Amino acid sequence: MKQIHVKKGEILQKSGDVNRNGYLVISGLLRSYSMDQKGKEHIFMFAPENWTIADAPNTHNSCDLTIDALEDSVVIIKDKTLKNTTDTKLLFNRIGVLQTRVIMLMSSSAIERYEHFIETYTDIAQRVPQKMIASYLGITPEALSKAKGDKMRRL
Amino acid sequence: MKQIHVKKGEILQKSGDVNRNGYLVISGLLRSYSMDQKGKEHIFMFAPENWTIADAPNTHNSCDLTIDALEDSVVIIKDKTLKNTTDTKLLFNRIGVLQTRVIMLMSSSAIERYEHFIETYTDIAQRVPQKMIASYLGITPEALSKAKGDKMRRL
DNA sequence: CTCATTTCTTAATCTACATTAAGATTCATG
DNA sequence: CATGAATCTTAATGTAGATTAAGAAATGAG
Repeated sequence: MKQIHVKKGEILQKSGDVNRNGYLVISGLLRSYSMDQKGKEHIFMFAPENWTIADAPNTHNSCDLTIDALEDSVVIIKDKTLKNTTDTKLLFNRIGVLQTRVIMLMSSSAIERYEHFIETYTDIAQRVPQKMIASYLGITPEALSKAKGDKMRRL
Repeated sequence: MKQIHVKKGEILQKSGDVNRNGYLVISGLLRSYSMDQKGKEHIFMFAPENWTIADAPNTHNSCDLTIDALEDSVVIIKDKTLKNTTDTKLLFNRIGVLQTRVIMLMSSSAIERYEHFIETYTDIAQRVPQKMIASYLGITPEALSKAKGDKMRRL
C-alpha cells in the first residue's frame, strides 16, 4: 500500500499483466478500458477523486483492462491479494461476472454474445426458453432466432 | 438465514420492495430482471444450483430487480444487512454501479444513457473529451454529437 | 389425448446507430 | 502567436437489430 504520482497519459496496468492491484485515486482522474478485436477502445470506468478503480479477477489471474491516467494524479496502490474471506471472494466473483457482461454488451455483436453465453452457461441454455436467453442478451427473440438460422446456413 | 421451497413462477422479491435479502440457490433455477418504461423485461441474471442472486443496494434501499423462480427451487434466504465492514461496503458499491450499467446498456437508448451519465457524473463530463464519454456509453463520437444536436433542436 | 397457450421461425419493413468523409473548431507545443 | 494535431460537427450511406405480422411447432392443463 504505497502512494505514487502519475502523469497524464501514464499507464498503470496493461491488459495481460498479472492482476494484483487496485488503485485508490487521491487526486486526478484515472480510467480503465478494454480493447475489442478491431482495436477499438471501450471505456469501462472513470475514477475521479476518492474512487477506487480495479480489474475484477478472471480465471487466468491476468488483467482484462488497461488502466491509465487522464490527468496528473496521486494514487494509492492497494494489494488485492489480501482480501480472502469466503464472503469477499463471492463478491469479487460477482463483480467479475458483471464486468464481463458490461464489456460484452459494449463491444460484441448479438451473435457473439449468444455464443459466449452458450459456452459459459451451457446448462442454463437448455433449461430456459430461448426468448429468455434473448432477454438476457439484450435482443429480441426474433433477432436471436434469425441470428441462429443465419449461423447454421453459413456452416 | 432460513431455507424455503418455491414453486416455478413464484416471486421472491418485487421491484420496489425493501432491499434486504440475498438468495442462495440449493436446487432449481432463479432469475432476476428489470422492466423498462415500455414494460419490456430484461433478464439481469440467471442463478442455477449453488449460485447466489441478489439486488445491489441503491440509494433508496429499495429493489430495482424482481426475482422469481424459473423452476421449482430450494433456496436459502440470506440477510444482507449483516455485512458491514468498510471493505464489503466498497464492494457492494461497485456491484451497484455495475448493475446499473448493465441495465442501462440493455434497456436504454444512447441518448438516455448519455443523460443518465451527465446527471450521475457531472464533473467527469467536464473533464474528459466527448469521444471518451461516447466510448463509455458504447457508441461512436459521431453518434453522440448527432444525438446532442438533435436534442438541442427539439427544445 | 385434445385443445389452448406459449414459443419459435420466417419475412417484410423500419430505425438507431455505425461507417466514411470532409470541413470547422479547439487545443497543445515550439 | 503560429501551426499541426486532436476533437467536434454535419451529412451521406450502410447495417444490425427492432417491430410487426402470421404461420408452425412445442408445451401444458384438463
